[in-house]
Amino acid sequence: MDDIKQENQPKGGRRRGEVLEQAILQAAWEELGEAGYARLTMEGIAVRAQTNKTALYRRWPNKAKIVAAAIKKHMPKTALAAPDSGDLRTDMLQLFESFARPLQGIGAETIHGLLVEYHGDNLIALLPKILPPKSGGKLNAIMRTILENAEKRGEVRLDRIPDRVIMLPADLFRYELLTTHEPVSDETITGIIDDIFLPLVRIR
Amino acid sequence: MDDIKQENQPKGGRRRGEVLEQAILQAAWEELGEAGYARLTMEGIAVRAQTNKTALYRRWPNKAKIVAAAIKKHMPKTALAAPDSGDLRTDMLQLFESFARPLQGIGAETIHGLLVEYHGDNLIALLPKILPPKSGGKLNAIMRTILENAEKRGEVRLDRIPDRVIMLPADLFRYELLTTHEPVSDETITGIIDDIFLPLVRIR
DNA sequence: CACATAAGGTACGCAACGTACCGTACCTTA
DNA sequence: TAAGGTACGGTACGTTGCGTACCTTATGTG
Repeated sequence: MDDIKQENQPKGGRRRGEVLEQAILQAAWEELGEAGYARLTMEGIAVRAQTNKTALYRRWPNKAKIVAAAIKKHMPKTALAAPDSGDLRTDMLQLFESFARPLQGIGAETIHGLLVEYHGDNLIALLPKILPPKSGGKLNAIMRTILENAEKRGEVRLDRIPDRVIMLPADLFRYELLTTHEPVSDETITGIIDDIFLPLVRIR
Repeated sequence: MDDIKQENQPKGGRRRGEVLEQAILQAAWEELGEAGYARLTMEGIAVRAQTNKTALYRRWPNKAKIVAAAIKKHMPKTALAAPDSGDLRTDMLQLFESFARPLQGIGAETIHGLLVEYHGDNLIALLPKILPPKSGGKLNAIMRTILENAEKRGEVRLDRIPDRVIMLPADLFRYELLTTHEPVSDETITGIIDDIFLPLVRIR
């Protein structure tokens, strides 16, 4: 009861492959939550996962890659889809619920830390939800679908909406994510949609 | 000719106080430009300033504070003022010219690095232009002045503009600063103003 | 049952931070 | 002008954390 490691066999029970890998990523995720990125150490992850640094470096070349992998593992696996509620505002709120909520758990400090260590490498490829390609990636396509649906209902005129405006809600959310320490409030999200996005796209 | 240090007196010529301090900050600024924040070391700064780490730590407690001081020193000293050209769009472009241009020299990597080391302390107090208080600080007041002038000309209705919209151009600029590696293009700035800000505030 | 494979474990080299210590130049003040 | 305090120059050190080397020990596969 005082040592989880030995709950199966007093000796042996050595973990391998996938099992060990998941244990390490889990440990990394927990350390990230408790210590934050700056105070995160490879040693700390290894100890928590009841293994040693060697096992970590056999799989990932550095701290940033481990953390990125841990984050990836803890993001929802379901692909983002375009809501179609019959109302643009509702669609946007639902999209944010599924897109933004999971990102809340990461925290600005972690993102900044990753960015420093990668200093320009393709973190984009690693965490596209946080730093998407300029084109907007998958989220851009979803936004277009939502707006096309709204256009059919006469809510918007898609050809009058600049590209920049299409990614605006997501960009503003990410800005909040990067510059505040608290989770982004519901009030902020509704503000982005009601005070900025909708006035820009709605036909007047 | 092979040692700048000795160009005045073969012996002595020891710098003190303000002179030394400025030399250190200058060295820090140059190192920052050449090595970037991640590769910046206290030793490197000391060597470039032709002094030693002790002299640095006598003045600043850590790397982040030195870098912040160096940045501060290299920002324009003139206080930001509200342009009044007689046209809202021109005012905004002029404001960005004086507000945004100096920040270009800093670079995303440096800001991220500072944010990691401060992880929530009041970097805001240190670099208010980059991370302003929630209220928007001085820039908010300037924006209001610009908009009041525009209101007198009938361009906008200030009481219909949400707070969030007032800080929107600056926020979007900062988002660009934080998420791109190249300097923010003129096209981006005009896009922010023409595609987003002006449509939101102009009376229709 | 032998053997390749991968885990456990320890120790190490390295870089950078931040501190301690001491000798020495400079400035101030009497 | 001589004394004494202050701050700089310089070096050495303790510490932490990264990433690597090397060996030992399970495991499971043919």
